[in-house]
Amino acid sequence: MTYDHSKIEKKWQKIWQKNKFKSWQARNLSKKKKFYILDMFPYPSGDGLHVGHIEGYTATDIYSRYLRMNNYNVLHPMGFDAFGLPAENYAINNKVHPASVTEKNIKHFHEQMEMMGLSYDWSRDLETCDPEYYKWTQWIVLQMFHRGLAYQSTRPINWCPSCKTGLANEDLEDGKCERCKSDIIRQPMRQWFLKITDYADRLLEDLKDLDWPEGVKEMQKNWIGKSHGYEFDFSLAGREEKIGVFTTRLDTIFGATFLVLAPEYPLLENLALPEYRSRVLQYIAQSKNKTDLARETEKEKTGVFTGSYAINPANQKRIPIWVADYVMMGYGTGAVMGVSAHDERDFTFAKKFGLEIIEVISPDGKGHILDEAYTDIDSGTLINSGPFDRTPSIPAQEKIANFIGAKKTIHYKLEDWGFDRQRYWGEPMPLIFCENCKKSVENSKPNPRNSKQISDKKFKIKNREYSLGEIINPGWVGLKEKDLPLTLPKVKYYEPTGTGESPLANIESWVKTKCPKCGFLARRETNTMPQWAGSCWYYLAFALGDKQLKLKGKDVKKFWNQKILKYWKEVDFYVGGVEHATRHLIYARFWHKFLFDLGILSNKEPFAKLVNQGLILGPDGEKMSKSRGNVVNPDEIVEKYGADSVRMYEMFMGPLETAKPWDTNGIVGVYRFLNRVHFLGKEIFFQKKTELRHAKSARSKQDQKLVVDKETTVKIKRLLHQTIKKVGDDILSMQFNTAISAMMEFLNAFTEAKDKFSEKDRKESFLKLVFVLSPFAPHLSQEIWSWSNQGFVELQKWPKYNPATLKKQSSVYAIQVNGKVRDTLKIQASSSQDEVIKKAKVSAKVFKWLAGKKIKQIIFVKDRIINFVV
RNA sequence: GGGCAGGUGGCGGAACUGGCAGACGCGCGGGACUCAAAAUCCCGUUCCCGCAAUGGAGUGGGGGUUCAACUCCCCCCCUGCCCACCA
Repeated sequence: MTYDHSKIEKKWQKIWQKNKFKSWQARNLSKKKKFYILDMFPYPSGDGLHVGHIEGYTATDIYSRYLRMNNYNVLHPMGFDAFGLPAENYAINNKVHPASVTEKNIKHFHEQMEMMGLSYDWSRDLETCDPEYYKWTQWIVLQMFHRGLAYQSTRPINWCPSCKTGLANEDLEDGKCERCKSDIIRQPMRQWFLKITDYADRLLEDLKDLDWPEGVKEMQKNWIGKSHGYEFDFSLAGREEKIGVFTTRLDTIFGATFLVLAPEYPLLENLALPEYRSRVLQYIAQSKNKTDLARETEKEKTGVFTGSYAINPANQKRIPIWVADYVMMGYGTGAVMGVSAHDERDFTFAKKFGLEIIEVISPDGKGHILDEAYTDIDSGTLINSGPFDRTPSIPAQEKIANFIGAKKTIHYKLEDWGFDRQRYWGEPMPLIFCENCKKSVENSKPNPRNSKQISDKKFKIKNREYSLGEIINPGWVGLKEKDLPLTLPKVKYYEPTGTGESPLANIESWVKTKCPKCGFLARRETNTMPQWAGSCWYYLAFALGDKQLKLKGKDVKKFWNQKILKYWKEVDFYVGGVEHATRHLIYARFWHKFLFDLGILSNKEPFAKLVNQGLILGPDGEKMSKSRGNVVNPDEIVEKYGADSVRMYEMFMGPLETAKPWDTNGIVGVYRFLNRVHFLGKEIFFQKKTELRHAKSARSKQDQKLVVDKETTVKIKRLLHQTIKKVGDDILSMQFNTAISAMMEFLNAFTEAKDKFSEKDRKESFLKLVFVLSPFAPHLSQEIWSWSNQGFVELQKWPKYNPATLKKQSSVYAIQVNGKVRDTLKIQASSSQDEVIKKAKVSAKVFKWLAGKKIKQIIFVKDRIINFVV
């Protein structure tokens, strides 16, 4: 007989809803201990929640429910990351408005979350596309702009020809658009950049203190990619210009036998001598056409000689200048000194094109014939390096730097964040372009010092004050704060233009405006912010709460309520997918640090502890995807087995962090467990009810009279207390799978023994099981609770376990002879070592192995093992 | 090529600080109930030999430390994920 999960779950969901989910609300400034536990809020796609969402959301839900039962003030909010390309693309294809698509999707997500019994504080619900919310997204960007952290530049960016927008490096996957898989082309474009590189060091440094998975920290480290090295110039043979290079191996400079430039290198065409020119130009054109993917998979090195020569500053040798696409314009200076003997890439390049290979670092001070590059930096000394021979690599660097006048520098792989999207469905940039102001600023040429200190220094020009941002971006002025939010205009046509301008550019009435500075006719920025903007501070909005978001006033200080922000301080626990490691999690840390610098926040990092839930794979063990047809639809499974079963199954599958395949058969295990709990509850609370008769085997047992057995009562009580302890401990360490096993074990033992203890003990013990089960299966637990009590089970206290009850009265020893188990011995726990050994020796099974042999040593481990060594 | 995480029955996975490997669940085999099926309940289930077990083997492979190794050390193999001509 199965319980009617659908009826029970709907019934309680309705009651919770009627109650406005009050027991799930967090209180700002409550005296209780606070805990902020956050899920990465979803992008509301048209597909609805998938089983992967449910995994992470259930984990935090169990955690939250457990902490609430332990008297914590738990902040566990949910919202929607609602701006973004997919909704817009869908809207275009289906001729509807992105806003209405998004609204519909959010509604669906919301319903599904309620269907899963997730205990969110819905009073703090937010959507990033809500003007009340993005008002503050714009406000933060505006502050960044004023303080010189936003700048405009025209440079080649990643352009997706299908989505018709620029994308950040982070948004690419194998050189393709993450969203539509089109090949990306590099195209110069006017673009706003946020100076995340100013924060590179702090983003790297502060990783140390975070309780995050090593992998994620490592990814961020690599993404920031800090490397120490030296920068210096190569002069050119017979020319004025110089070519700057960056190297981390200055110790190898005497072995630099050629110079390689990236195909995009500005000086390159000039350097190509007439007889080489056509080949160089052809090479440049070729590499431009190559997709990044092709450039990546191509192992073979290619390149062309320019005909020009440079002078090695260390030994004044003439070395040839080549162009090759293994050198990237985006990193360092776009020019590399080729040290064929000590760099793998340079080595293969030199081999292929017959360039000179000079060994300058040697592990033993002698020369060798190399068949691969020797790249070890820690154990070699210099040779063939003039005055520096015999110096070890590391000290040699500084000496050579002094010798040739190289500058110690640090390079980062991290680039500034390309912050524009030429699309409609995003936050409008709060910036205006004014020709008049441009003239004023350019004519007065103020000299903004390029300092990394955040400052809101103002510059006076013609009695008007300009911010640092307005000086370094002449003509661009920030919107007045009182004019925020700058709302997205309602439009009929929001298809991307493809001209590099956002669809907003077509709306003259919106674009034309007055300059807030000088009142002249001006134009608005028509690009919008990238999808990642809204998620950079949503955790702060949750903490502030809906009252703060609805504040109508212009008082910034009131909005960023210090008391509230200090109370919640940081997200204690953040759970989400690892795919955000180098995007959301870096961007949000960046904004957080910026707000810290503004004095709005008092702690350096937003997310103290992070856990990544593992992927739930399809039943075939492969990543779920529509094209593979292995996507599991949670709605169907919930329909069949109920939300409680789905929640429990996903937690029971294995450790939260690991990837594990979905097995629809597997869900029946927890489903049966819940059914047994339900059935047992019915039996305990409604013993005489007729529906029990259906189960015949149960009836025969039911006919037996209760025979109270003291020993069994004690045994089950001990197991109960063990279970309470284990489930609580396991929830805190996020080992939900073993917590569930423990409950199953208890139920098995309890069912077997249920007729052997008093009615009172039986009810009490069973209700305690219902308590510990309630974070996992909130609907069923609530239903059973309601059979004997009023109110909500989630408002009850988590049961206490008694350490004294946990103690066993007898212990079981494994008796080993030479490390092999030969027998077991059950004995009173209080027995002394001697007693145990005495008893163990006389066991017939053990005696067989000991007979006629001398006992050399006896190992005794309390409550576990005795080992006779013979 | 680099980094991270892993490798335990037919499957998902347990195993505290080195102390009885395989908890819990799925699946499978057998049985009860049923006209029958579903559901439910009971028994069994690492492999090999065997009527049996108190016999033998066993946590990717090889070696080592130890009374005792899934766990610690050395070497090797394999899988997944992320990053990647980063100078």
